[in-house]
Amino acid sequence: MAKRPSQAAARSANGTSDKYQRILDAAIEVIAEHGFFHSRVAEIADRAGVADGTIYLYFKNKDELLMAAIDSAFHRFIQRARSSLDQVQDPREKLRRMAFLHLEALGSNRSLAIVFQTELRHSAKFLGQFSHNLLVEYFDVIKSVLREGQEAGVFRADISITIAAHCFFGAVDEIVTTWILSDRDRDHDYHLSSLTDSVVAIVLKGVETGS
Amino acid sequence: MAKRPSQAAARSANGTSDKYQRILDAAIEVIAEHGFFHSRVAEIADRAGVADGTIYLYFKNKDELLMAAIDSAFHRFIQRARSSLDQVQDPREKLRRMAFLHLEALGSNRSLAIVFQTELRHSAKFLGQFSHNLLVEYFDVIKSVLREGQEAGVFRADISITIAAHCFFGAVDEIVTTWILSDRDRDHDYHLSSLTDSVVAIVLKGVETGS
Amino acid sequence: MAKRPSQAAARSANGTSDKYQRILDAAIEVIAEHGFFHSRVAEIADRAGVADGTIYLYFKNKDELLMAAIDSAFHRFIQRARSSLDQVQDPREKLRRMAFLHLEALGSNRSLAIVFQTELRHSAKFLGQFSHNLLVEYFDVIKSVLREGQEAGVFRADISITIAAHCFFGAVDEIVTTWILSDRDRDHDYHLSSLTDSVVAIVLKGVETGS
Amino acid sequence: MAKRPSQAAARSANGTSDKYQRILDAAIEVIAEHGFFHSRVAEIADRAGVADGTIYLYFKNKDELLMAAIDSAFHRFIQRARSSLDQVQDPREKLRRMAFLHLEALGSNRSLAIVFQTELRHSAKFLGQFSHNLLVEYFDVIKSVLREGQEAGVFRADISITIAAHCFFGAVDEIVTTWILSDRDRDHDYHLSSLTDSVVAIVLKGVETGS
DNA sequence: GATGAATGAGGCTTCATTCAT
DNA sequence: CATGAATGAAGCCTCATTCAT
Repeated sequence: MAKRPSQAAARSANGTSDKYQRILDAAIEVIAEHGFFHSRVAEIADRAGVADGTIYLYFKNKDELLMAAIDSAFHRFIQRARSSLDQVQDPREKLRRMAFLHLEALGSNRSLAIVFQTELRHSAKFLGQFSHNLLVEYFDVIKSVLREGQEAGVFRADISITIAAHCFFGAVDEIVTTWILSDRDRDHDYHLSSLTDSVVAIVLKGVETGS
Repeated sequence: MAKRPSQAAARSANGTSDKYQRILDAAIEVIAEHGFFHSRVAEIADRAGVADGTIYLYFKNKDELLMAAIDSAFHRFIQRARSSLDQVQDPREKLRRMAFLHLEALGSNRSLAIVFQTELRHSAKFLGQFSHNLLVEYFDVIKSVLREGQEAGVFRADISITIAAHCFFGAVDEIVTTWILSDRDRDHDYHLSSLTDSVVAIVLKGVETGS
Repeated sequence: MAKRPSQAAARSANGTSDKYQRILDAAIEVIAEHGFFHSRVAEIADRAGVADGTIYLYFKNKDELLMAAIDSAFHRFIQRARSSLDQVQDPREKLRRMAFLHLEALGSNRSLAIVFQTELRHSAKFLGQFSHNLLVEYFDVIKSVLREGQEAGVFRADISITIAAHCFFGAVDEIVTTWILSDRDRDHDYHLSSLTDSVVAIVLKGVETGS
Repeated sequence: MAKRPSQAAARSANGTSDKYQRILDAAIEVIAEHGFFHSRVAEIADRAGVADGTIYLYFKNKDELLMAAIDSAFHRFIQRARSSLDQVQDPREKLRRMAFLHLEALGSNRSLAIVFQTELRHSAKFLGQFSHNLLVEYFDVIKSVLREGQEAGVFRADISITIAAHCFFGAVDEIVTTWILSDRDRDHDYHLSSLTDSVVAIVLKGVETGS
């Protein structure tokens, strides 16, 4: 089949080797469209504007490519989150901001959102560890905020930080999942991040001290 | 759902022709072990104790079998949940009981839990709607409890029921996911359902009126 | 698959065992519709109003059933042809009548025609001999007419009877094939047998003495 | 027709990539041996000296391969016939030459003959049109010769050209079929084309003006 | 004799991966 | 480094045939 050079192929004109990143980006797109197991290497190569074989110069095999793609996307997300948190002090505000970042990041990139909600944990189970560490890292950020809050006396001391972190993450995560599965997403009239306050209002109330 | 070859096939009175259910159960097991896309029809047939071809007397193709399996398991779960709720009145207690049922059901059947956490939403996205209706049904149960609570004045009136339902579900769901992904599960010394109170304590606090 | 009892099934009410013939008829129909190799035993059984397994009480296997079906149909055709020829004397008229019978028989039963034109020789090659003998028999009838004609001096003596027989058969046969392949057949306004004289005019001229 | 992966694949200059034609030839052989529906892709691949999967680089599926094979063979036959006819003038001689070419071509390649006699019309009915156009083309050649003859006054004006063409084709075709079905073919002591004059003698007499 | 649920061998097709250019 | 034609293992599914009822 004569491959029609995709848009990405045009970019290869510019220069030497952004190929690695192009492949990674293409992978995320394709995974979002077809899901992990229905993603074909040939399609990723096509969309990245490289030959099938080229993939194997950068990745050992399909699984590693897909894992690297998810890892990479997640990594960039964490980085942004972390630096954003440094700018505020109040634990409550930090929590709010994390929720916002989460919803903002995924709400702005539907492909990424699909991959995170439907493929990430799926893959976590069946493809070894990969971003497991990153997930742990994400939880650690949440937990440290909660701990700060407890120490500052703004969060209840009688709750498990781990459980609370899961509640927080679960609530936000579930909002995203619903957004993905529903077709209301076609309505570009509301952004996922606009739900931040509603979610935070509940979770925050659940963990705050009854001052 | 899939058609049975004839009603006679359903006679589970003796032990012979419960093939339909045996195939369904085997499917759940295999999906839990290998994931949706790595499940091979031959293995399901083998584990159900039937020939490969027999599968196709009961199901049109592999996808329909897998979807039926997930559907069926989810359906049974909903039934149990619903009947259990009828036995209590207090909305807070109802919420607690739902969380318990959720954690109890999945904590007792690891295969089922894996399928629900890693395959269900995955499939919801890539295999059409199927259990989407069931998920909606589940949320409806939660929402009606929340509504009762608001009307009874025990839950805050200033929060969105939909958002609150997602927070509740998300929190419980996340607990299960973590349980699945962690390897502590090997420790059979603690049951997932024992986390019920910790989770409920937070979410309930978040939605309760500040009496 | 719940078999919907076909029309044929109703006929089984009458009595004991016309099953054999019913199966044979069903086979011809199904072969005409799907071709030899795409004919499924289950469909033949369904259309004959019997169970799949019943086929095997009457025929050793699928191939024997199909061969028997073709054989039987051909046999009936030959019988009719033979008795019809006995009623005329003139070799030229006999030839004309054979052409007419051929075109009449197949033109009246499209299923039969399809089977004869597309499956008979196909099968002759790939399924052993079966009706080969019947074909030979058919040619023998033609040849004996030609011989009579030569002896009576109405047909040229300088031509090979075998070759002439093939020319006659080939011409008529080709007319039928064209009729099958074309879609003009939908026009029920002309009958295949109406072409008799046109064909015979040519072939007869070719074999007649130039008296 | 099937697409080649790239023009480079067509370079039959060296011996490497005539794969497309090799597959086509292998297909004809295998079809001749086993018939259309008993031809296995694996055997064709094996005989063409390529891997099973390679077939699918050149053809969309089994049916398209088989149809392309028959088409291709027929096409080459027509080409040869056409150019041969240009070399003679007399319509009677043209007809003789067509019969000769027909018998010569198939008599020289038993595999091809089997495919043409047993599979071509079979397929025409059950596999869509494909070479139907080619058949029509063949008939057009015959018809134009007959028309020339009528205009030149050497062929009777009172016969239908279409019918006459079918008689001609039918006669020649039937000779081939008989040759295929008989086992005398094992006798390589006579060539099918040696029957040309006998056949032509009859058909020509049938269409000639009785000068 | 009759049934039809069950069997399981076998074929088409896909697609990750390799390697000669 | 890059290519992409070629490979071939592996899996879904069909359907002729059997056999317990």
